[in-house]
Amino acid sequence: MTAGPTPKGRQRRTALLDAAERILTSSGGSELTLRAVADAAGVRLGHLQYYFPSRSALLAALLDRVLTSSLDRVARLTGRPDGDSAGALLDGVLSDHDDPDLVRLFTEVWAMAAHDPEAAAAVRAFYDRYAAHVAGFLRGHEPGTSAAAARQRAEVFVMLMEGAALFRSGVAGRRSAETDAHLRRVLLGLLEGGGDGD
Amino acid sequence: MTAGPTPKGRQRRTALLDAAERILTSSGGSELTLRAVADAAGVRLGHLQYYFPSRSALLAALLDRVLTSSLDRVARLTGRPDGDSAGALLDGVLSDHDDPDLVRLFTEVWAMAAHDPEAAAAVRAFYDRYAAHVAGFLRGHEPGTSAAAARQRAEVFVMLMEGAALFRSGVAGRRSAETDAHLRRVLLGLLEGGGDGD
DNA sequence: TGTACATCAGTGAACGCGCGTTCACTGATGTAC
DNA sequence: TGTACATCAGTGAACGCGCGTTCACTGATGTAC
Repeated sequence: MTAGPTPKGRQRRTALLDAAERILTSSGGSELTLRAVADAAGVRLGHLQYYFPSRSALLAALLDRVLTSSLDRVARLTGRPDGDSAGALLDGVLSDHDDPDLVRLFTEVWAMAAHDPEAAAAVRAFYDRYAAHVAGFLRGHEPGTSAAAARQRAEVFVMLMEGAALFRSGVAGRRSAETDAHLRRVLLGLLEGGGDGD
Repeated sequence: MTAGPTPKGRQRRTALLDAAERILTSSGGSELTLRAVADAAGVRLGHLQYYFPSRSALLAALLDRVLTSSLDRVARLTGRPDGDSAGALLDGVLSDHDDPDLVRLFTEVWAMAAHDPEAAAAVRAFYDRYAAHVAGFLRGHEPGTSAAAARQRAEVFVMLMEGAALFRSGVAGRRSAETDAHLRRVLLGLLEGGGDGD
């Protein structure tokens, strides 16, 4: 019977993933070398291999952690106790999506998905669940909405959110209060189903 | 007086950029090595350096070409002779934006912009002009619209288009006729200003 | 409570390889007189 | 119409370096009896 990792081991593993995430965010995939990760985590190269036997194992673990924690945030925002409004959901998701570090990380995630079928499957599964959470939120607030209609509105919501992240984070554009106001109006329209929905 | 490149030289340069673009699209930035580009273009490594003295010079030239040609397409679509409708613009941009190769290329462009300030400036300038073309189209079809309102709607249009590209191309999701229908409705709402605009 | 042993955590050195870059060189093409 | 010369197009070999991976090894920690 294998005892599995000790608390110290789990902590080290987390620290190594933290270091890898920091490098990927600040410098991109080409700078993410095993030596750089080991250095940033205060560990020798040889020992990094003890936790992640290959570079691709490290990348897969990192991708999994990034997607899991992002989905947790979405689940928390869409699953709030009642009394919450679509506006509160909007605030939460928008403030996540204008964090330059997180968006930089996601540009790497998209690039990984674009060239690696396994990463692509993980990313698609992530967005699938993301949209499902938003659709669930929608139906919770408008019980009359059909599952299909909620799903479509949720998917367009997610598309617009990811596009907006690219610009509001500073990566592909600059945030402006005026455009933000219009963006919120369109996003609210999607969440509340009024106006052009249906 | 320098004579500049001959027709043969210009052709070679183009062929080298073609090869680089092909590799970047199909395999990603980490596979884009000078040797691979030279091989794909049928040229010796040493000669690639004659046209692009460094890897970063090649990348900069490629980025410039990608953005220029994409902007050309946008300009063509938004500048059509009168009689064209918002629906035709939508068709054109949507069909560009679901090409997996082009979207894969843009995930690399975004990742470059996320970590390289010069690339980021070029990308922001590109999207700035992109939005300006769309805003111009809007005002051409609704002369009453203020420049500011057109600009805001154009920017949200571009955000949604880029987000949609990520999903409709297969990189982060799967295309569905139902979601596409809803997406078109929202995009048309942005272009025509009815419903939730203003 | 001690002891033996398995497992976990961590080190250090070496490997072969492919990378971007440098450089001296040759052949082809255009141009001035 | 030649010829000389500059520029453009293209080759080939070598460089030092950092990469991911392998492996034999040591020390620390937990666990069974």
